[in-house]
Amino acid sequence: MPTTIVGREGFSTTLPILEPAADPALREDAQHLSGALSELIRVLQFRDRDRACCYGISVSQCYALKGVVEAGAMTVNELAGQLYLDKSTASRIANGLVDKGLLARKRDHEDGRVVQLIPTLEGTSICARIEEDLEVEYAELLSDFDPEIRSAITKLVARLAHSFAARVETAGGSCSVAS
Amino acid sequence: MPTTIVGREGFSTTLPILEPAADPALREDAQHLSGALSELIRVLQFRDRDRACCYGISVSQCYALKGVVEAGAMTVNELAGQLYLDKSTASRIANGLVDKGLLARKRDHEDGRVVQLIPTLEGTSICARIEEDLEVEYAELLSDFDPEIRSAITKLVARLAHSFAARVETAGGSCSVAS
DNA sequence: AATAGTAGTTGGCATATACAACTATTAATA
DNA sequence: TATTAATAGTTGTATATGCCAACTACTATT
Repeated sequence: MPTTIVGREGFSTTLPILEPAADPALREDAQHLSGALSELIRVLQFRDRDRACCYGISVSQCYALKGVVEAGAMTVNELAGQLYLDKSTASRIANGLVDKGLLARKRDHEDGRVVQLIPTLEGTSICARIEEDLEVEYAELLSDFDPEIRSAITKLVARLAHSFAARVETAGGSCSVAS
Repeated sequence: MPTTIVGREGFSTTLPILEPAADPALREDAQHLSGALSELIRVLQFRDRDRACCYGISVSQCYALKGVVEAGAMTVNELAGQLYLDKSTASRIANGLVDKGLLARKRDHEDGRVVQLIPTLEGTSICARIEEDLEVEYAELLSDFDPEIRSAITKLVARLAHSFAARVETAGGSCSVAS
């Protein structure tokens, strides 16, 4: 199978691409960050696969539940947006949570097309328990670091996530390949 | 479906679990880190889903290819270990890469059971191109940050990944639920 | 009133992943 | 040495994830 290119329209020609040579220090940082992040992703995915099952829900369901619980209520489209998923996927993830009694679907009175996802009591409670578990684990992990470093970590990770989110939302397809 | 518990044996009772109350600042850091990391994971997964296809390979295949290329050669088990996946999954991911001509399988002479995965020239070349793309993107992203922050980010992410990896390897099941 | 747009669901498909069972090979042991 | 146990990898099976496209049911526009 030839390496087919399916990226969306408008990328390398429209984006200001940095020359690879640029600043050597920057280049090195970028290299290291790339490696570190891919390692981080893999290990966290693994951890989450293993963990979420403790409460009988999947990783995606866990994220969705958390989103809805924190928002109080959410449409399917909003959920899809928050999870960076197609609305069909969001709808099915919601299905799973509704089946388990953790979310309820409620038609909107204003707009008959809209479905509001509402957390049930059990959904809220399970979400809180999961959060607590996570918190305990993160606290344990963070306690290895000096206090200043600790708070720097969280701020930087947040900032990083934010930067990626902004980048993903604007960039459309990030594919810079032409063959 | 009742929330079934399927965690492995030996968790909350054998692990030194921090009391949730502990240090308030630590607790808050943990909370923030939890939120920031889950956002980071989601957005990166999204980005990767969209990107890897540029070279006709999937996200997992990309990680696997990178691992093998960097190591020069790797057994299926080693690959599974590095990716935190079951060996069957690793084997199938390798299948995909072999089908695409990016990896080759070679039986080990020392031990007839072992299969060495070897990158082909094309595999190596594609991997390098992907790495370069990533690097450019990361450089672009990092250029938003001050130089000191920049290098701090990469070091912290690396350290974080390392901590998680250590934790995942020792902790077995991280499930701290009893009902 | 007819047309266009939007929210959500469902169908179809491909990939991802785990676990269990299997094959082939090597190591241990009786 | 012959048998048993262990190991590396593959394959079977089942489920989850996720996209796109087609569909339904509403709402907005003209």
